[in-house]
Amino acid sequence: MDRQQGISKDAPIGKAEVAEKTVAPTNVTTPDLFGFVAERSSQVIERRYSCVQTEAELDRWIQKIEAAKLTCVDTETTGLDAMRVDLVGISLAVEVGEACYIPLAHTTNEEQLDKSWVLSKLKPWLESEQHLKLGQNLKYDIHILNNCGIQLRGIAHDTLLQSYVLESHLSHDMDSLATRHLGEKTIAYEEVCGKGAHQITFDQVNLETATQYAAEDADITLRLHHAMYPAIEADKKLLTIYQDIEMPAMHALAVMERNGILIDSAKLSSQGQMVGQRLLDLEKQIHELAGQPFNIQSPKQIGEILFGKLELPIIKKTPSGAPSTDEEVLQKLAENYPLPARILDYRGLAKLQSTYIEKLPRMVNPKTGRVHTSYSQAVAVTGRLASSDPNLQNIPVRTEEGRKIREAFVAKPGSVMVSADYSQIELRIMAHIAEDESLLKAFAAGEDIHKATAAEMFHVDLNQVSSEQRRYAKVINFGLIYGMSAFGLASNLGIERSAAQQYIDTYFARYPGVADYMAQTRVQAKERGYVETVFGRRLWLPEIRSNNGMRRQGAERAAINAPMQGTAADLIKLAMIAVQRWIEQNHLETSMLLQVHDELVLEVPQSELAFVQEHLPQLMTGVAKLKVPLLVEVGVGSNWEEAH
DNA sequence: TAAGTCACG
DNA sequence: ACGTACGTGACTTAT
Repeated sequence: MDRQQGISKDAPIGKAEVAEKTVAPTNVTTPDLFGFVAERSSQVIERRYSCVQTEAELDRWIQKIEAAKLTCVDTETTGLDAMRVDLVGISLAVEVGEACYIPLAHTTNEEQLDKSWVLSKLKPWLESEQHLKLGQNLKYDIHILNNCGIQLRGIAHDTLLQSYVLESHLSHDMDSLATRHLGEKTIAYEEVCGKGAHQITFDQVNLETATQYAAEDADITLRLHHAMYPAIEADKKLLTIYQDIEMPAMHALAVMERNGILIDSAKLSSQGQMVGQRLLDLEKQIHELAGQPFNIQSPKQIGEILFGKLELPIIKKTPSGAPSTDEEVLQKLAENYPLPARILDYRGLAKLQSTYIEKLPRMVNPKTGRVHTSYSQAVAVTGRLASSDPNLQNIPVRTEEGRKIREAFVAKPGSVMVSADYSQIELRIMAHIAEDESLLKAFAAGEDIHKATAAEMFHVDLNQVSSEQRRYAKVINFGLIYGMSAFGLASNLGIERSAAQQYIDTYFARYPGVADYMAQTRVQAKERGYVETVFGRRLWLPEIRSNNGMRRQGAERAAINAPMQGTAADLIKLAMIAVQRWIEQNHLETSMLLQVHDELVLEVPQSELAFVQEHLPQLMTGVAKLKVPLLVEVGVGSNWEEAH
């Protein structure tokens, strides 16, 4: 179970010889990206997979893992939700080709050792710092073992994170890794458990099949480590990213996921009542304005009403050629017609209702009474995290209505919420990387950066900058981070493309360091095929030399953006590691709950508030010394909205 | 399962 | 001539 962070996909069905497991010699000539494993074993690797069903056999394996330098550990479970599922079995591998599976909770009426007895036998080793462990996505196994009262320690390596550090743009599930690095095809989860409505859980799989699948996981993971780790070890920068950032961040993330966050469901419920009523009212109005009932949630039907029946002008089209009805279009149409504005209102509320107001209370874990998100550490190509099930990195904040949802994220009794966010982190990183004199100066002086940009661009004194000028500068600053084009800037400011180009030219004239950096990044990306963050995280751009102009330009924009977004991701990961260590070293009751790219949210007992407020900003700013000062702003409140 | 839309940084 | 700001996840409809 969980050979990746998600569900196994693309499983070829119908391979019968699951139990038969001596695999034919595989492609040995495929050159490996790193050159380190080019010399793939050309002989068949014999597989000795055993099912541990007796005390003697368990003792034999305990001796093996006690003596091993590095052991691969993998847990099998009843599902994917790490905070809820039950442990079904454990597989171990210490040498390539040799692995075992210890069934613990199969329901197939086959002989297996007592689960709690086995766990008590394994617990000292699992909790030992000295005995080093390896796995594929160990954050998952940490949770599973934690559910059994075991704290997994001695975590040395994770092949998911190795692959992510080496090639963040590729897939990191075990099947893909085995194909890519070993030229091996692994047993797909669907082959073992089926798929769709017929899918069974792993505890229902017979022990022979389960052993071949589970032991293979451990074995393949060990071999993947041998294939990938040398490439990391040989590169000082990548080793830093892996060893000092990704591996320790895994622990902080596991703790945060387990901490969860308290939701005021009653508050959301009463909000849901109000919003529900308003949706009904809006629906009625919209149908009256349209002259007929239709499904307001269907862009297709909206299009038929607006552009067919009512003959409103088509503002833009979607990638597939249909007339777009997105927010920008409806906003434009709303200037002249009443219906689009009502549809916008409806859409906004419907989004809040279904995605947040109704969903969040359903995500409360009955055991903990809290909501536990899942952080994917190897999804975003730039090094950022991704949050899902539920996504707590996109809780509304930009509208009044939306912020009410934030109010439902509350601290437990006796505690407060503390939010700490890096101010203008990506622009500061741009200043650092580009070493642009006036940008560095503005940050050093602690100026309002958008205002400072406006003053430079419009040739006015800092205190003479109008709000309009500042707004323009802000959009331009965002554009810089995104690898702005004149087209993008124009559409964002609602101005002519030529005017946008003028602004861009003016900006680069005022900030030549930034101009150089942008040009240099494009050249370097093209030459090397990748760009790097300040800490040396490598971001590959496979389309940077594409013959397709669109794709190439897309890659160029990504090349501009990635070092800034990625360095920010590195920084906050370092901050999370530092904060979690500090919490543990000081035996605090304070817990870190959320990370939202440039923000950390903590739940802090009143008694610890002063201490946290004193140290948190330094912990976060102290993780790196850049050419610009880092600034962290801290807020406190009874809920997330107040703290933010 | 894809497309469209929209929530966040 | 064409279509573009960077990075995510989730919900809904429609196929």
